[in-house]
Amino acid sequence: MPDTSDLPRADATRARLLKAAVTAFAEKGFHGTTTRDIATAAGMSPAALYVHHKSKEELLFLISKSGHERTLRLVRAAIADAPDPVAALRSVVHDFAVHHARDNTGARIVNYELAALSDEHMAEIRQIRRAIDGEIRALVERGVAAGVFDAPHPKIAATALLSLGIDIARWYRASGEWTPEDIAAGYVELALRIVGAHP
Amino acid sequence: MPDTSDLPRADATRARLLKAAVTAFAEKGFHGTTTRDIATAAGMSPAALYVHHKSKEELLFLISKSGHERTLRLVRAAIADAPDPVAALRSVVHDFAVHHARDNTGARIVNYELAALSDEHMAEIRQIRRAIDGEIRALVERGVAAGVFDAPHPKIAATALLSLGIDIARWYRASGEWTPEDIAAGYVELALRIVGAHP
DNA sequence: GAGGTTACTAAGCGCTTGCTTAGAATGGGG
DNA sequence: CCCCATTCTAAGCAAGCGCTTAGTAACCTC
Repeated sequence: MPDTSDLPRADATRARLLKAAVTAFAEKGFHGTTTRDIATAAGMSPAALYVHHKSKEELLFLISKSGHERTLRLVRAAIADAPDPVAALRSVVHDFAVHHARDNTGARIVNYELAALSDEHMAEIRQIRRAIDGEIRALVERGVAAGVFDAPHPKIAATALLSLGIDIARWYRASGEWTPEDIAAGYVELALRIVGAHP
Repeated sequence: MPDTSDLPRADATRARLLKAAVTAFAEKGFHGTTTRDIATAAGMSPAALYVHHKSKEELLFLISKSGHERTLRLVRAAIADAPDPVAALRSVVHDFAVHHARDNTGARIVNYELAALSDEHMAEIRQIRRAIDGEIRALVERGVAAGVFDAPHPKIAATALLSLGIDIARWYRASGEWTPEDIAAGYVELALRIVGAHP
């Protein structure tokens, strides 16, 4: 009974199913998507889905978790690599915006399909979300404390920054007139204004 | 055969069903809600729903349409009653924010359940959305043209203003630390910064 | 209070759902 | 080339879905 549970073959199939699920969930929502939709899009019979995943909800959880973790990593990396709060804000808003535009399908599931998660999975995801919120809030407060930001309500400013980035996933379409970089560049300037960064 | 098709009794029942549908759709999404959920919440048998409404999708459309129309009216009224672009921005951002917080259940359906609409209904809704977007964009451009706003990318600024307001419906909870007025007041100041309003 | 319209329900139809079972291909190691 | 675990499918089950039908209760008008 050799443990060959993670051979490339199985991994590739799992990945195909996940990719199909991301597309379907983003387009029609979790409840609007059937397991047959996902399996068919991945080129398999409905039953094959259950060889690789426990349930439809687990598929959502895997997508949601890796998406949240990726966002948290992105936020932490952008902030850590910056020498000061202004540079940190620039890079985190830029990267956050680019990500929410370019991977808007994944980001839509991350932000709009939370209610379909089981209680336990929801609790796990909430922790990651709190960490993301905390990073942004701490950055704004650090800038205010250092005297390089001028924001009368730092918590509201931090909420607005997060909100602007997340909502890109709702309205952005690759067929539109802006590239992810266009939006990111514009939003970086707006973010500096929001926190009252000194010129 | 007297036309008593809009007696108060029927209207009240219709309204009860609509209210139950708003709550259910906002909480679990259109596809996550069953007609039995709605009918039970309204205190009726599932069949009674179909006495007053053609289908579950029509229920969504009625909610979405009246919600969109209400938002458009709100935006137009706020702008029309103001003497200049700065005052108009203040009042429209304020009212928009208060509405998306206070009626966050209705606003969630308006903004996050569009994909469940039929093609015809979707087309009708899209027109209203375009009108709302147009009002905000025109206001920003008017302010820039009048020299009272300083925004390098007016379209991006307008998108950000709308986005900030809409996303309130996603994150706002009445149990939180802020009242709708708190958020609105904070967002008005952020909006002035975003468009570069001269002090 | 009879007549006729409106408001509602009990029951269920046909279909789809998430998921399971039983068994057929598939493919690498000895 | 055979073994046998792994990967997949055909078929289908129980439950739930949106919605309909047939008939009862409630109500207003005269």
